[in-house]
Amino acid sequence: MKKKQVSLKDIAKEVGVSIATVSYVLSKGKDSRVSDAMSEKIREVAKRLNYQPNIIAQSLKSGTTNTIGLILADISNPFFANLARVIEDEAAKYNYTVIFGSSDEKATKSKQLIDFLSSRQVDGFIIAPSEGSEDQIHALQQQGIPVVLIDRFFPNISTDYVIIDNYESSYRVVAELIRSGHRRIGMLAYTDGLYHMQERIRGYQTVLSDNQLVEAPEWLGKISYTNGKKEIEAAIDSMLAGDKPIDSIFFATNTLAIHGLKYLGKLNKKVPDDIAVVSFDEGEAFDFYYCPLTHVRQPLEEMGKAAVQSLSNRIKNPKIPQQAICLSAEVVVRKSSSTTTSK
Amino acid sequence: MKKKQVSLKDIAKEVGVSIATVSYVLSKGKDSRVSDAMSEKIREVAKRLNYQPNIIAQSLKSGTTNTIGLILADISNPFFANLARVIEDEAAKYNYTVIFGSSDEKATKSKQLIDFLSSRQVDGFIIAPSEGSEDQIHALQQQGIPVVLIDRFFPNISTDYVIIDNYESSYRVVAELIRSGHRRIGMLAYTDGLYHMQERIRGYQTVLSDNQLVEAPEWLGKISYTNGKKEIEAAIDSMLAGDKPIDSIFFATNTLAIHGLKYLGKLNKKVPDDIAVVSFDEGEAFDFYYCPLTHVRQPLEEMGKAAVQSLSNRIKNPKIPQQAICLSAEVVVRKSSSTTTSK
DNA sequence: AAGATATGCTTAATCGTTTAAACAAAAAAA
DNA sequence: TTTTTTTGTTTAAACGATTAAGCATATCTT
Repeated sequence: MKKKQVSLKDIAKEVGVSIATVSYVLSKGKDSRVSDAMSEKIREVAKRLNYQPNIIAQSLKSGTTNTIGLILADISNPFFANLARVIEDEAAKYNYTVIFGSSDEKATKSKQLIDFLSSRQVDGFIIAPSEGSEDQIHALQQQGIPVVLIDRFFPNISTDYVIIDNYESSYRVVAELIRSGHRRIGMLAYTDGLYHMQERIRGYQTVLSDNQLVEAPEWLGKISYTNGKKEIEAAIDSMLAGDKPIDSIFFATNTLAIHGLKYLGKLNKKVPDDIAVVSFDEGEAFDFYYCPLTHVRQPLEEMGKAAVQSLSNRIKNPKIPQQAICLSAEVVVRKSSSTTTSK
Repeated sequence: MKKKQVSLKDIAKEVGVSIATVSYVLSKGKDSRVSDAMSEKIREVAKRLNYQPNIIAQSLKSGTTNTIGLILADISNPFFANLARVIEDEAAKYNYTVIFGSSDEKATKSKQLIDFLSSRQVDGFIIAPSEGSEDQIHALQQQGIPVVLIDRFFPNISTDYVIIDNYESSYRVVAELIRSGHRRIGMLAYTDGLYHMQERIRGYQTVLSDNQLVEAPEWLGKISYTNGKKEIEAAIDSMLAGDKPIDSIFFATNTLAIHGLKYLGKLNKKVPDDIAVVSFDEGEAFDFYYCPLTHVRQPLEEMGKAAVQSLSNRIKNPKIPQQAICLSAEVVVRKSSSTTTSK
């Protein structure tokens, strides 16, 4: 029942000619020296038999698969999902197929994915690297496999990357809270040592000290990626409980914001009257939140396009110098950071 | 600079033995007749050179890629995104890689994707078929390529599929509106002729007539997939404008619900007091909506698992009889369908 | 000791495609 | 007419892995 796909061989047999001739006609078109009559006939038979070239065989021969491996933290997170969609569409323009994988921020999983995709001979990688994956990235470079990092990068190894200015964005969005009169500003961030998170924290801390606001230790809540929800609630509790309870909070990612906002709801805190809020990222989820959020809007479209562009450049010419792209993000000011009216 | 991946040949040369011997050791393990000393040596060299088998070559030889093609309407739609994630994880358990594509509900795009994925020699397909793609599905079957349809199916061709009982779910969720005292119930659906949409409409119409409610023509708004937003607003306007303005509305998909709810917000209609609402699907987006929605909760997890399971069965044994799986969905009753208090 | 069996490895074909090189026949140049 | 060039097609090797079959040696049988 399982009919084999038709191959060049089948066409060759049908026409009564060698496989090579068929290949020349079908892959070279006018550039081959095959006679017009023969070309015509071959093309007709190919069409009749519904010939589709076997890309696996082409890949084996050419050593190139026109496929790129995309490793993200978590594809069910809207930030990454949207980024993935942009990358997929953009890659299609360059005639690349994308194969995805979610690392769940674990270096072990990221290693598995890299090995897996490498053995599938992807032509290059776009990776949002997880903590502790420097070696993996470095190893890829050693093997001469093109890699572009996205969203995060490692300052101590030289790679192509596309990021945003996390320090600057963080500074500006928190400055917005200060501008509107808030003085006791908490921040929820992840514990990991990834550079982009460090930069977001640095932005927060710098803008505080630039404004002579002395940060209380419990204001900065560090959450581990794995059991986030519990820790988020505990962190918010202690920010609100201290002798200097916060009047506003900065969420360093959209996931932190979603859980954080839900918890504030449970505590019956009204935004922005009881507590003002600013956040990184934006998602459909916030469209229905009762108070529009002041947030850092990352240029996903540009990031995705730049990453595919860079990767394509490097695949075409591995010797080009490092491409380090840092985009700036927009701070969108909405109601959630506005001045408390009742105080 | 571009170092070629190490192959069996490289190991063979290094050890001073034939390629076949290396292959036997690495792929057959203890079952080969290669001496322990030699096996040891080969394994050590393979490890030292960081050998990774070339899956492209294996695929060419075996004629199987351990890859499945997944074609969905739109991967940026949370319903499909979540379904995709379930399928990806489940497929991984069967040692399958998933390659995605979004058809955007267009038969032409779906055709392209099928051709593209076929030439990449996927072992099978999971497809949420778009309108007018019967021929494509049928052609795949003719070629003996395993296909499992998901979310929708075609009643006139015999395929494996996994769906939910759309008629039943629709009937039950609208019945909930009637139970809580609503009499003038609108519905927003898509125009397309796909079976699942027809069934949802049939459920709505049947429950109305079963309750002696005579439907006004403007109560059923049919929206085209492409320029949805405009049409949604127009349809809602006319539902509210007639001499029998609706007191409640049923959204046939989550996308319709999102746009519909936003528009109701613009019109300053409060849910459920001004208008009650029930919907198909659920998403993060609704978590922050002020009024929890009564909705049909599709068993995504089960659907995805069943689809992968079915496909795997058929790949293993193409001759098994048709697998038609119809799951039942849960109607989650929340506040949005509750009785109007002020009337 | 002679034949049978087991052991350990190699040869060669195969998957479907590409492409340099070879070759025969026809056309052009000498 | 002979040589050269062009035209149209075929041969064969290659990509990397798998695997049936082959072929020496070595080890058992009896």
